[in-house]
Amino acid sequence: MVTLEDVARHAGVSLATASRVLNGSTRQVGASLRVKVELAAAQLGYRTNVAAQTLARGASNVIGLVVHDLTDPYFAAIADGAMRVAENQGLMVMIGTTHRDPQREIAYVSTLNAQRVRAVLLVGSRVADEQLTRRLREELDRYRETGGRVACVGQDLLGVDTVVPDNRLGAATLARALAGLGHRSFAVLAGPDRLIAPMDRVAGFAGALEELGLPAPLVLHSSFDREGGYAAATQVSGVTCVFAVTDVMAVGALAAFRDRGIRVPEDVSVAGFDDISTLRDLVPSLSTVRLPLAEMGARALEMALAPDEGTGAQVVTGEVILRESTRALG
Amino acid sequence: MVTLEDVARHAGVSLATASRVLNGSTRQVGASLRVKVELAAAQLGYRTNVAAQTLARGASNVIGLVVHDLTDPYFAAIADGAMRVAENQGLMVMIGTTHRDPQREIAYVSTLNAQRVRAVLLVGSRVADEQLTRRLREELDRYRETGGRVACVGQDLLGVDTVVPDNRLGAATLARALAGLGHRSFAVLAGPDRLIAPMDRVAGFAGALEELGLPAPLVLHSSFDREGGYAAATQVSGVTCVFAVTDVMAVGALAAFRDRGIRVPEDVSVAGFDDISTLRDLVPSLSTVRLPLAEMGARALEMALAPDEGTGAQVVTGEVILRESTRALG
DNA sequence: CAGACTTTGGAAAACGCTTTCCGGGAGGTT
DNA sequence: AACCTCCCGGAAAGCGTTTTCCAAAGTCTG
Repeated sequence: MVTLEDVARHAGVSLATASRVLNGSTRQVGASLRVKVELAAAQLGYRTNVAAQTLARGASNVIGLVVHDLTDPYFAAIADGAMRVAENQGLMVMIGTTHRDPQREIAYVSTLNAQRVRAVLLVGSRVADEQLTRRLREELDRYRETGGRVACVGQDLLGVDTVVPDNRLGAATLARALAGLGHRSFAVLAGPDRLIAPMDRVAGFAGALEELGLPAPLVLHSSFDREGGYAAATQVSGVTCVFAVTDVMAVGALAAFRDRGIRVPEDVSVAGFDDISTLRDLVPSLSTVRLPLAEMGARALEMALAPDEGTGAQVVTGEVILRESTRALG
Repeated sequence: MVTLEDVARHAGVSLATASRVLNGSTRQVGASLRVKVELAAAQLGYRTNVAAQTLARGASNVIGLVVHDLTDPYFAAIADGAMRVAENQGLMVMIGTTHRDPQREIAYVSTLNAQRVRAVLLVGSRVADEQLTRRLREELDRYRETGGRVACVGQDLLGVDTVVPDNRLGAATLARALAGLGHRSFAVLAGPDRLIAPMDRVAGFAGALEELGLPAPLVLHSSFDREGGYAAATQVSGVTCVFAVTDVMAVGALAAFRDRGIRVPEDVSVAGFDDISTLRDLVPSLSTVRLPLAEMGARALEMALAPDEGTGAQVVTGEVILRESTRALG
């Protein structure tokens, strides 16, 4: 293992000079010595030991990213956005996937704290559980006390900078658009009842229907993935329009209706949420609420990295996009 | 920042004892002291400084993962498989995305080397470029000289443990199956001509057709993504069956045919490769060659982490799955 | 009960960098 | 020519752990 000391000796300079040449410092080094050091480093195949550097500097070049599930295109898109800004800043990204287990989220914050990462990004819906939220906050506070920066994509419950998709408004706007198409009877594939994002979407949707004087929708709970959408759709009947709280669930619903011989949109309209790009080529193409996922990830990391803490919450609004999976009635 | 020394002092023991209690050691510590240390650590909110630990131990608990594009479900699935085994082993994962730039892949290996990660996983097709491959090998060799472990998911060109999908055989088997349906005239949406995986798939497909005494397929090059599939499909005519070298490209092709008013599978059959799970609910459902992506990622990391190096190449064969996007002729 | 092990705790030397001081020489000003 | 600055190179003190020795105290044997 070639160390900086080897390089310094080989170049006939001091450790300090070698360090200044190779690992960016404010101090200048004369041209002749600089060349000598660079040559020696190249010849010996020197590679900085980042652990030592981090220890000496007291700051690392890594950021932590905690997501629920990387194979879910929603998280992949957000992660990608965040990773692009990380790359621009010369930061490496450490990723943890919780597989939707809030305990694991807490554990990852602790681990990332131990790694002394520069910032932690928590991506994904908060859970409606006082105690878990409190434990997570404690862990985050501990991290922040020692200079760690945190941002979140989700709900503003953690007392950290947060990019908040306006789930209620998006769902409400969608509901009004669907009502505008003439729909009067709705079902909502609501996902699990402990995650806040889907709950907000359900509430926004139902609230708008109520404002319009329409009957309350049939609310069906299930898991938050394609299978959940499929299972919930199996129980749908007697409505003209179905709102799945995510595109991924909508895909499951579409499959269920197909298997049941129910045509979309002729027999029932279906709408999703998120506008996952991988799913844009579905047939029928999915009506949905578009969220700028990559940008959300990017903005969150920018907040976390910003010199001044606590810009608070940035709300991102979704844009309703009606495609072929919903049709006008009458 | 609470250090181990603070904990030791607070507990009234030596640094050595505190270290042994808190960060797993072979040495035993008496029950009474052990409790004191644990208590002190909890009270002070001690969090191991991993950088210091890595430096002292000379080995980190991180592995590096280099993929082309996380938003491509192909890579997401492989990464997920690898991350599951990492998690089981208590390892953190550092991810780099190259966005298909081979230079960046080399740069990431160098960076991960500097991080002194335990192992590096290179995921994705190798490029047909002698010089780039050589430079990557050199960088890998430098990393391996100092104890770094490397594995690859792709082609066995790097002199490291590799999980190799048998692209030729899979494509050939697919070709035979399609010929078995009565197809005689084919087009291949071949992707870029510098990536080896798509080239192998094209070669396997064309080779099988030749063996069967069928005319050579029309080969159309394009980019390796959905847009490439769309663009290439625009130029297809006069064939009964189209093979897109990835499912993602097949999706683009499906969209192009739809836009052109060409029905699938009535007017033309379409097959893909990979069997991306997010795409299983497409209509018409996609005939394809299934690759066990998550398992490939997991196996690769297991190889990289195995105590004995150089088990060489593990070939993974794909399974042809005929669904609705291809139909029998006549 | 002496001698030989085995445990268990502590002191201190790494691990490979960064950065603060110091000092010496070059250049500029009176 | 004397004095002040500025600039650049080096010595050395950390950064927070792990781990190697030592030493002291048990624990066995015969």
